[in-house]
Parts: sequence; structure tokens; C-alpha cells
Amino acid sequence: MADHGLRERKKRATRQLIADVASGLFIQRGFEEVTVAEVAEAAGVSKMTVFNYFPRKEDLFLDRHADRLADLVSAVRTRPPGVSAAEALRRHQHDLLAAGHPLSGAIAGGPGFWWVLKSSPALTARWYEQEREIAEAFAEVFTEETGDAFRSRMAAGLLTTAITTVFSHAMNRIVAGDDTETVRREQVAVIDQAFDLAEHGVGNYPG
Amino acid sequence: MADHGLRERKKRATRQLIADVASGLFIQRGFEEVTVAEVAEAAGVSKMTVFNYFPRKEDLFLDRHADRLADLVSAVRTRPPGVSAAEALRRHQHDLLAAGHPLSGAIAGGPGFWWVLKSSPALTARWYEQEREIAEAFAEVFTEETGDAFRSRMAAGLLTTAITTVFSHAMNRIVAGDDTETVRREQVAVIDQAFDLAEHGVGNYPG
DNA sequence: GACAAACTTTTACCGAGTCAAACTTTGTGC
DNA sequence: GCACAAAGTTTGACTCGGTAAAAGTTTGTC
Repeated sequence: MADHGLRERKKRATRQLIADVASGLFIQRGFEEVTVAEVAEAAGVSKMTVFNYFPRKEDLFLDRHADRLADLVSAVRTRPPGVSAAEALRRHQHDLLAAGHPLSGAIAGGPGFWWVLKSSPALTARWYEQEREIAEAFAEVFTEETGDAFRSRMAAGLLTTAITTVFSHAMNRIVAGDDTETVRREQVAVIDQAFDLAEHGVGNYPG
Repeated sequence: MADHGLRERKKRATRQLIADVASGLFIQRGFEEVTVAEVAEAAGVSKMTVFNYFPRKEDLFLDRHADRLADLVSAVRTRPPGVSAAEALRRHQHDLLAAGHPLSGAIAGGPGFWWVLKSSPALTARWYEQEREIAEAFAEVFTEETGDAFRSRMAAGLLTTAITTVFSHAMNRIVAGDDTETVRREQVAVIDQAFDLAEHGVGNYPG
């Protein structure tokens, strides 16, 4: 029952292999153009095993969601006392960007990933669903802290909007062919603009 | 080629019949438990015809989306001069509620509709997608008015968050069995709280 | 080395959604 | 009215995502 026995290692390796093979095929030919059966064969595994590790086909591509969610929740949960959630998340986004993290939206890896994401409605829909999960996770944390469920859901929604809008702004520019370094440089101001709006509201924009 | 020839009338009638029959079945037995083939048979029509009118199974149930979208966009587009989008939408939500409109979330018709919606992940996902479309439509309007695409997307996202959070708050209470009249009365304050947050931001909530 | 538990494969199946071709109904020009 | 074109519907066959159950294989444990 060792946590790092052969069994566990093999499982992780298989899962990773399937996800990698799948992503490769998707980036080459597009999400809809690749069947799960093909992925299974290319990974040397049965179709059933693929669905064993990834409940939906979309999860083959969006397999880092759990990590992202945990990361964001932790950024809020472990913020220093006196720092608001908005401030913690703002800093977190700046950190991701500075570290060149893929989830900052501006990544040197190129437009492959985001092209796949944007080209498939099913994938896009799942992506939105995951953003929703993020908002729900935030709401839960805030509700724990304050006891006000409605206000917590609103605040969670507003902050999640900032995160996702920042992200998709960068993504759209990259897919459109803008220079990666330029986008990355300009994202700093974009992040601040987004969080300023979430913190202080839309006011009477647009007039 | 008359706009109200027999042809057009028949088409509208068929579409409506299919949607009504489908909703009836879904409310009786749940979304996943009813197949498209069953809907087709119950409506006296072929499966292919169903997909002719409704591209996805989910659209059989969420067939009022186009109306809702147009309604919300129009509320923003036709707002009097000097009134902000936030203010226009706030009023619009109050109006829906006062009129007892289903999309206010608090409706006397009972929990049937929302039970179906909440009980199916596929349906819920589609619902979120439609909310996303609303946000995009707002963003387009704001961009036309101001020329600032990013700020417009952010503002659109924040306002859409208010609308959807207000809605789902009411929906959850109704599904949970709360008294319809009570929910409805209390929604007035909920709407104002949501739009206050969208207009003035989360500040340093939750501390 | 034997046995149980965990993982994988096989086979068979269901339902959503697509395609093309045949068929029926409606609108239009005479 | 009647013929013909256009639009809408049906049929049947098919693909693919996803599930279920049972048999087979690998790993951990005594």
C-alpha cells in the first residue's frame, strides 16, 4: 500500500502518456478531428482505459484544471492577514505572468494550445464550466469566512470575471498572431485594469 | 413568399409543438431519462425533424434563449440618455420580477423547470454557455459605444455576473422548497445588492 | 508461491448527431 | 386549376462518445 509503489507510478505514467499523446494529436489536427479510439490506439491502450482516466473526451485536453483550481484557491486561502482576496488574486496573476506560466495566457509555447481550445465549441464549453467551478470554489471560501452566501457568490463571480477576462484577452491576442513578448509586457497593465474594475466596480461605464 | 403564408405558420407551430412536448416529458421524467427519439415520436414527427429545428438536444429545453438575449441587449441599447448600463439592467431586473417573469428566477409556476435544469449537467453547461453569450453581446454593445474592447468585456462580465447570480439565487431557493412569495419579495433587495456590488466593486471583501 | 485486490481488455450495447436520397407538401407561373 | 420548382420531411444507414459487465492480467501481501 506504499504511496509510491509500482502501481501508483504506472498509473501516473499511463495517465500522463494518454494526455500527452492526445494533446499532440489535437494540436496537429484539431479536437473534433481526432477520435477517442485513435487516441487510445496511439497510446497503446484500450478505449475503456482512456475513459477510465478521463471521464470526458474534453478532459484529455484540459487535464490541468484540478491543479489550476487548487492553486487559485490556495492563493486566496493562504493570503496574509489584512490582504483582501482581490489583492491576493491580483498578485497571483502578476506572479503567474512573471513566471511565464501557461495559465497567465501569455506563453511562449505558441498558439497551438489556444487554437485547439478556440476551434472546438465542446472544448470551449468545458472550459467555461471549469471557470464556473473556480467561482464556486471562491464562493465557498468566502462564505466560510463571512457567512454571507449571496455576497460571497457575487464577489467570487466578480473576481473570477477578472481572472478569466485577463486570461482570454491574452489568449485572443496570441491566437491572432500578436508578438508574444509584446503581449506579455502589456499584460501587466491589463491585469491591473481588470482588478481595479472588480474592486471598484463599473460605475456608470459606458455612460 | 408571404411572411405569414401557410408554410411559415406550420413551421412555427411544429417547432412550438416539439418544444412543448419535449419540455413536458423532461419535467415529468428528467432530461437524461428522455431520448430525442421519444420526443420525436410523442410529437408525431421524425427524429431528423427534431434536429432540424433544434441543433442540440439541450436547445429543446432552453429554447427561449434567443428571446432572453434580445431582451437584455435591447434593455441596454434603448436606455435613456444619461442612464448607465448598470442602472438600465438593474431596472430591467426589477421589472422582470414585478411582472412575475420566469427569467426573474422567482416564478409561481413551481420548481419543475429548475429541477430539470439543475438535475442535468449537460443542460447546466449549456445554460452557462448561454450566459456567456449574453456577456459577449453586452461587450459588443459597449465596444461600439466606447471603442475600448477590454474594458467593455470586463464591464460586460461584471454586469452579467450580477444578472446570473441574482437569477440562480432565486432558482436555488425555489428548488430548495422555499415559499415562492417570500422569495419573490426578498428578491428586490437581492437585485439591489448585486448591482451595488457590480457598480462599486468588491472593495476589500472579505477582509 | 498462493491469493486477493486493483487495473485492463473485450464485447456488446445505447443515444446523440450527421448525411444523402427518396418522398411529400406548399408556393408560383401559366 | 395544373404543372413544376422549392422547401420541408422522412427513411435508413452510419459515426462517435460514453457505459456496463465479465473475463483476463498485473501487482501487492501473507
